[in-house]
Amino acid sequence: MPDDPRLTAIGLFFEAYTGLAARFARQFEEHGLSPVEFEVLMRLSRSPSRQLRMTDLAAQTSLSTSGVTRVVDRLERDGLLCRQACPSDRRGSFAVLTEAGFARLKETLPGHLRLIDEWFTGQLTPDELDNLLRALRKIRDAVHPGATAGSSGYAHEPAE
Amino acid sequence: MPDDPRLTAIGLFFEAYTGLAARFARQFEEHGLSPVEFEVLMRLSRSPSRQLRMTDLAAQTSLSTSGVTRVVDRLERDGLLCRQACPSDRRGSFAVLTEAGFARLKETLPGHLRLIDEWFTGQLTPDELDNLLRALRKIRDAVHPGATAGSSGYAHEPAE
DNA sequence: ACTCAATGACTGACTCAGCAACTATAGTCA
DNA sequence: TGACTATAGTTGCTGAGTCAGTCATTGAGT
Repeated sequence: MPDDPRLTAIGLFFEAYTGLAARFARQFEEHGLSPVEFEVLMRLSRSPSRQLRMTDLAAQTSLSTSGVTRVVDRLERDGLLCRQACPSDRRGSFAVLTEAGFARLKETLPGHLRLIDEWFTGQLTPDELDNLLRALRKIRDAVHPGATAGSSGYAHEPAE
Repeated sequence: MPDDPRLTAIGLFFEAYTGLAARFARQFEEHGLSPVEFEVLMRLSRSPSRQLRMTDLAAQTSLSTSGVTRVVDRLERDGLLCRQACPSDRRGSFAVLTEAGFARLKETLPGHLRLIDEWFTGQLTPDELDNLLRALRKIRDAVHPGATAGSSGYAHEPAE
């Protein structure tokens, strides 16, 4: 039982993930961002008016709402986004990407894309990549809680 | 640039990972284990004499050595493993899986395997799974620092 | 309008992980 | 043997995240 092929399989999956995540993290750090912070900026930048309700942000990232409160605190302190009251519901607030935040993102993205090429898509033939993505999509769709609240998050197909 | 297909691609990958990890975590919790703790027990159980040097454990998990010290502290407190001095090097110590630790693992594994089936391997045809694993292996091998110190960790091919 | 459950966000206390500093032992070279 | 460097592991401090609890606001039922 302890060396079931299924264990080898997720092991592979998890190690590939960990390796990629570590490399990405190092690059984010060069631009003063943590992985979550990058993801938050990313999600905001892809949302209408570059803003998102705290709750939606929480649903899209794998953070709790209180986790979101704190990341947004940090990013607001650094001027990369700002909070804005929701006019239609006085309980709610939006996190709104600032110009500085958008600039930071634009400055970070090229390197990020390069890394993706180098360590992910570039490791595979177009055909392999295609198959991989199809498989991943199946798994994601099965496993995915519904993290598309409020916008089509940065990892979702355009048509979703 | 902000909706480059490459971003969609890793997004897919990362979301699939996150979803799987979350489900696994919930099941581990039912058996009083955190994901790291499970991994530590797993690695130990697959190592000769069910023991591993602290350093090797650190290399195999994605923890720092101080991180390992603390997980081992917790697991030792719970009686799932114990430390044992290394006879040939008085600086070193082994983490040794106890019977209780092994039992806990055996109690946790079936449910874990079921989840893997349900959400990972079972989502794909044998052919798709095969392609997926081949692709993941490429990526893992490219990206992987060399985390096989001291043993062939639970995510590595038997022949490695 | 009044009550009451539900919701959005924030806070305090706690856990977990990392880094850097530290201790003890090993190993090397004279 | 003595000095110096490298290595194994632990510890203090800090940052990041969670959970449970709080407060204000909303919306539904009467």
